[in-house]
Amino acid sequence: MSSPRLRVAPSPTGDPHVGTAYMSLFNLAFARRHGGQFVLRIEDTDRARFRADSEAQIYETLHWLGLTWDEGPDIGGPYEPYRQSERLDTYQPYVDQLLADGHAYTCWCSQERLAEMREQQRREKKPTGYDRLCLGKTYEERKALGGTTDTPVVRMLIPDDVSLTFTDVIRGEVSAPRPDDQVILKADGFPTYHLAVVVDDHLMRITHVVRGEEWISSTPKHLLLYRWLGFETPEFAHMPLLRNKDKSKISKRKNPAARLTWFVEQGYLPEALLNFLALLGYGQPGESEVFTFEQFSASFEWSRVNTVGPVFDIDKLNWLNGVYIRELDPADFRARLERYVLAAGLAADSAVVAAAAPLVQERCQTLVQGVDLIRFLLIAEPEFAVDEAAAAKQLGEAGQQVLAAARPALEGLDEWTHGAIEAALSATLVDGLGLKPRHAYGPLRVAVTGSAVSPPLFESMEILGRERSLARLAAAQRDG
RNA sequence: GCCCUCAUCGUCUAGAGGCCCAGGACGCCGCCCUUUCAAGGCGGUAGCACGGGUUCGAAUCCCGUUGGGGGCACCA
Repeated sequence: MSSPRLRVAPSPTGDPHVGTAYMSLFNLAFARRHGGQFVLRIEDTDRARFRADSEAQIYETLHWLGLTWDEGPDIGGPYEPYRQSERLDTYQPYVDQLLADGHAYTCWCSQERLAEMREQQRREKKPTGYDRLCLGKTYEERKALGGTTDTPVVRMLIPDDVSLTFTDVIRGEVSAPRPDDQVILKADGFPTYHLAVVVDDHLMRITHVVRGEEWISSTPKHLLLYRWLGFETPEFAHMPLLRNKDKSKISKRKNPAARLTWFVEQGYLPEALLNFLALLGYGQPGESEVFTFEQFSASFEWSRVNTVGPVFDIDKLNWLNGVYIRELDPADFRARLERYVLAAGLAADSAVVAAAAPLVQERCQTLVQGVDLIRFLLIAEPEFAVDEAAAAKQLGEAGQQVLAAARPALEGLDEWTHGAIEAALSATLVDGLGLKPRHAYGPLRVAVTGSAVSPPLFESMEILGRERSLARLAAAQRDG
């Protein structure tokens, strides 16, 4: 295979979708494996749903993931422009050609009439589709019949003998439903997706069209367009769709993970997300479920891509992310954690974060969880509060005795180090009062960290400092 | 409703006719380790949707049923 060219073509209609990353990953894996190019094209032909800030977010999240493209609107390339709204002039001649060749026709039907028509077809339990009222008529002839608009569209004239089968590199031979007389040029002069992809993919020399399986049913239309326009048809790869827990197509409405920015916000590592997406759509390339993009790309085969749409299982992603977090170089982890501390609006005390980072690196699955674990160290003293449930359990009668014994032992310490703290506490509580470690340290943990779950107690107290630790112990004693 | 597509533990999967009374991973449960929680170690729970074929032999092939998903826009 000589230098394949692949593309991902997101629409700037809001928060970038996880599907964009998913498609990009597979595109890129194949492109890299065979020394080809990966193109980013912006499909902004829908003016109604267009969102101005979306394109920048697409760049941002894709860059965050390290899914870099070789050509695109932001970096240019030999087939500019890469934004469809800037290519309106290039589509028009093809529409004219289709019209002239009798493969397309003008349609003046109003939206209202079309909606009524569809409703009636549904009511009569018939297949829905355009009834070709406008076919072969002049504007005047058609207008006399009513239900028209002055701004017409252009439709494909689907022949009776359309080919409904094609070869998919993932699924093999697949057949699709018979298409409707699809609109290819909208009333506002913008092409629909169907015309735009075919023209652009051809002009941009795309060799492999990778997209979600929701497009299978549209492929016969595209095949027709390729043939009518005299274009060579590319290979098709229809990826299984990511699903919500209820198995429906993953959606921003039902699933926070459908938004790419959510992963950034939560503190997932891009490497982990990529690994996970590959696992969902492809399985493991080798012995391990944990692998790099390079390992994935090195042996990538379309035929090995799954055909079943996987449920996006956050639990497994969390586990995987934890694996990646633990594998991080400690300095790297510290730096990433600090960025999330900052993002959480907490005091960015680098010394504290640096001291605490090693304590939480193997205890968190996301960076946001990491921040939560060390929040008690970073929070301003007046805002510190003890979790009520934990207090009820640990700061009762028994807890008060522990606090009463612990405070004097700690107050007399010469040096405030975790070793010294442990020695003192162990001597007075475990040896002195004969308490079991869990009963001795539980109340202290709750008093000092505010929670029953925390990083190691003695280290936490060392980082917190003598003054604040003792103050919190005292406060817990009063409250109890 | 019509068309298309898919079908192994709760989830992601291995399995391309005998190696499978089905293997791994996540989750969950238990034990160990342990100052809590993690991490780590050990063990456990749970599945070939159903019915017919084909075959000496089927999770694997064929047909049907059922179930899931997608599409049926001047959205992509």
